[in-house]
Amino acid sequence: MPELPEVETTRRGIAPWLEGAVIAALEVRQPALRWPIPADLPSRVQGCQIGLLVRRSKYLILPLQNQAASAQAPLALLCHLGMSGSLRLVDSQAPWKKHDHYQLTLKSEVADNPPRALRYHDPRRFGALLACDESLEHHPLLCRLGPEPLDDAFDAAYLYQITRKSSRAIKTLIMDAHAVVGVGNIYASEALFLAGIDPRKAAKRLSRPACVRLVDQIKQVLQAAIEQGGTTLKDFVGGDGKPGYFVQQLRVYGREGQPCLVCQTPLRKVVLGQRATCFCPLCQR
DNA sequence: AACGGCACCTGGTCGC
DNA sequence: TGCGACCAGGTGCCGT
Repeated sequence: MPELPEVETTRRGIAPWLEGAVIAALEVRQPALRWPIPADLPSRVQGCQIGLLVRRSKYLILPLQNQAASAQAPLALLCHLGMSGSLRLVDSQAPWKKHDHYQLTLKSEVADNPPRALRYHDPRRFGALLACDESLEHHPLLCRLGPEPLDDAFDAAYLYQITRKSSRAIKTLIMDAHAVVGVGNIYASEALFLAGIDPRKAAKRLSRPACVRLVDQIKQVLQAAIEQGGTTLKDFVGGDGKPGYFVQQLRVYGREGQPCLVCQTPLRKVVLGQRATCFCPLCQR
């Protein structure tokens, strides 16, 4: 599920409750996520105050201020939602459901009984919760990432430059986080359709105008999806528990065999980089 | 250096 | 109804 718009939706939904709050407890029921949740993480984060929430790529970053003055607190918590994860605000006493794996309980200043908690739910357990003990740009999972797609640094000149040396399919390239972050299978498919580019086309064969269109459509489709609260295919919910509504605007993703919304030609499906890829053989060249 | 393929894990769907 | 095969929003790591 979560591509950049879903992570950003989550960040915006939970930020008002987390920023400035103090962590009362981290409770881990299932540490076996993509990487194990470090066994000492609960004791290390207890008493820390949460700073301003940051999203980098599909990582959600909770900077920590060491309120407890215990020197072993991490600088930040790194959260990743994997393919099926979601973070929601719940009452800390709410019953744990199947596939709820951890919760961060917040200390309540005012009378708030029971206190609020951030609860992580993830059936496939591809997500992660890790300590960040160095500056973000030095963390091994973050230091090699490409530019943010919504930043000005991601522009047509940049895309044109990196495509020159790549013979991979353009869809595979834009889904590679070393090239640009946050573009997953849904939005890569959608942006290529909107830009009128065949997803199988070798990256180095894109013209300059094609790079202009693709950068433009990647930005537009991500921005539109954020405004719709992301895309809920199966079980994504934002921090408030609500699904995303962008699914109603998908033009090619998951529409194999159905008519192109522009020219009525049946959409085709191919596999690129082990990922299903739908496109219009007429509109995308 | 760049690239393709695999692995991690659960659950839903489809065909027999 | 049951069962196996296949598929799903991500991505680090391995081998070539």
